Amino acid sequence: MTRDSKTARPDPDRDELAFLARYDAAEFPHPSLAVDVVLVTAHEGRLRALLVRRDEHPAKGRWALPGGFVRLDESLEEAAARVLREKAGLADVFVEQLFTFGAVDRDPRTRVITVAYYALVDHERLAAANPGSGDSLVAVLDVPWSGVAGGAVRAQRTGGESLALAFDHAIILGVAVERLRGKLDYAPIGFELLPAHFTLRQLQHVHETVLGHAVNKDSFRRRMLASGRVVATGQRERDASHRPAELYRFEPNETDGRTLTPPAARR
Amino acid sequence: MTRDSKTARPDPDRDELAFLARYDAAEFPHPSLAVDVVLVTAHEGRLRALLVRRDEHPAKGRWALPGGFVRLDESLEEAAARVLREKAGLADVFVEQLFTFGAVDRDPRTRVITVAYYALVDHERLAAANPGSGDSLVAVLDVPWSGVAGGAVRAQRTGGESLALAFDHAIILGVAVERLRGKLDYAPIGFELLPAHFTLRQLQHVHETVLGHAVNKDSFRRRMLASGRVVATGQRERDASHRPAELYRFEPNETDGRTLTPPAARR
DNA sequence: TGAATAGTGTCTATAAGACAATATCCC
DNA sequence: GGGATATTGTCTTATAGACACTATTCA
Repeated sequence: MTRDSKTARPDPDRDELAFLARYDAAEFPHPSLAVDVVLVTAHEGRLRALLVRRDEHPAKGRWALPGGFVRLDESLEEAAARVLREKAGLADVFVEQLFTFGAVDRDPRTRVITVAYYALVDHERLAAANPGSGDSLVAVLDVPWSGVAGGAVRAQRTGGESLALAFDHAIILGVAVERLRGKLDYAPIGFELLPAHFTLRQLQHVHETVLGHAVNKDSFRRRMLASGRVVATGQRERDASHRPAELYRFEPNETDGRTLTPPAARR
Repeated sequence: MTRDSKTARPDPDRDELAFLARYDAAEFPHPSLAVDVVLVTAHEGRLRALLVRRDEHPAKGRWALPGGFVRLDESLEEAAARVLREKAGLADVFVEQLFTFGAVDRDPRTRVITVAYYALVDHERLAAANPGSGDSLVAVLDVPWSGVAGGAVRAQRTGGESLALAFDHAIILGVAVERLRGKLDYAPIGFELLPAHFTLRQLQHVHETVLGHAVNKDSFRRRMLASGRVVATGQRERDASHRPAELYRFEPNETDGRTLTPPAARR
């Protein structure tokens, strides 16, 4: 790294340290910064997400994404993981940054910018960690558009009753679904919605649930097996009332394990 | 929207207004929130980006992405547009949110989270608006990885001299290049790096510059023409010392004009 | 044995890569 | 005409969709 010659000066380090000592972060007003997590799962052919009932103002009584304010000593990713731990009782799930929402009036309290994350977990794990208390539920997502058209997404109870969403969370849910649909075909994320061992039909069912339409069975099998990320375990399905299918597991590529999240931003 | 029955209470609106009147945003410490813009262009086979020399601490003398703190009365997109206007003299360019960087120690002053945007502009426009003063330059990007492997990106002067980058801006540049490469094949963004009228060869050259490798000419032409987004103008190239090529222009699809940015987040 | 789904093989349609042939401009 | 690139057409190859057929389990 060649330093630009114009920057040469007597004692840069001491100079900078002196500057930092004088710096006052409260000099001008700051917005509030939050993280919200779209914790997605798939069950019975429907996409679902964890919602939490707000018991305080603003939007008291409405349903919101689990979220919280970012602490000064934690990274954004740590904040998202903390929210998942505290509000969903989950650790070690797939989490990725979704989008940052910063409309001026998105929160009536004051200016709140939220960095949204989405997390993927198989339904059994989520149901075990969140046995549907009165304060939280796994809502069914009702996506009123097809493909990656985008737009707000509605939430309802399993019975079909609509849930009133807080703030711009219907929009955030929509962006999450859009992102999932867009990434599903080229990124190894379908597996994250299934247990460690799964059949190809289960995987296809998950893809169809995310995409919102049926996919071709033959080419789906071929693509999955050709990807090299789906390997047979030798075990077979148990309870089926028909020929049991082979159980597979997800085996990451060399190129996996990295996402758009740059390592330096993960800390 | 059916309201959950448990939320019923005497006068919800007045209740919420009273709450908001009491709310104190300064109750707990807030991080600083900035936007940084990766203003990308392509010229002479190289990807380039606008950098600004920092004349204040921290990182004084180093080269940084144009950026600024977000004001309480502007959206994130407005802040990015303002930065482009103030630091690059540009308006009405393609801008899209890239990623939000929030490592605890990414800025030595205090906790600063930055929402990074990338903007695309054709080189002539950028050169006209930014005639390379001492404080800013259009740096050449040296990408030390291929495909979408990701990682830090180096910056240099046109002559080849390395430029010391401030903060985590080498990482941000890397994420921008990774995103560009990932989106180029399915999103109409190559056009944004060219003037309104262009030849197919120019478009191919832009794609090759972004991707960092040669692409097949025949299939490139076919794909572009089949996309329906490239329409002939009837005009032809002028200065060429060979058979002049037809000039085309970009014609958005019905499905274009929308990005991952949800409309509600754009204000 | 029948119902139901798993898994295999083959044919066809489509898109990409390769390459040859012709067209059109400037010098 | 020669140099250079544009543009068109054809052939080959890889992949997705369609479909027929066999395999295996449980009831």
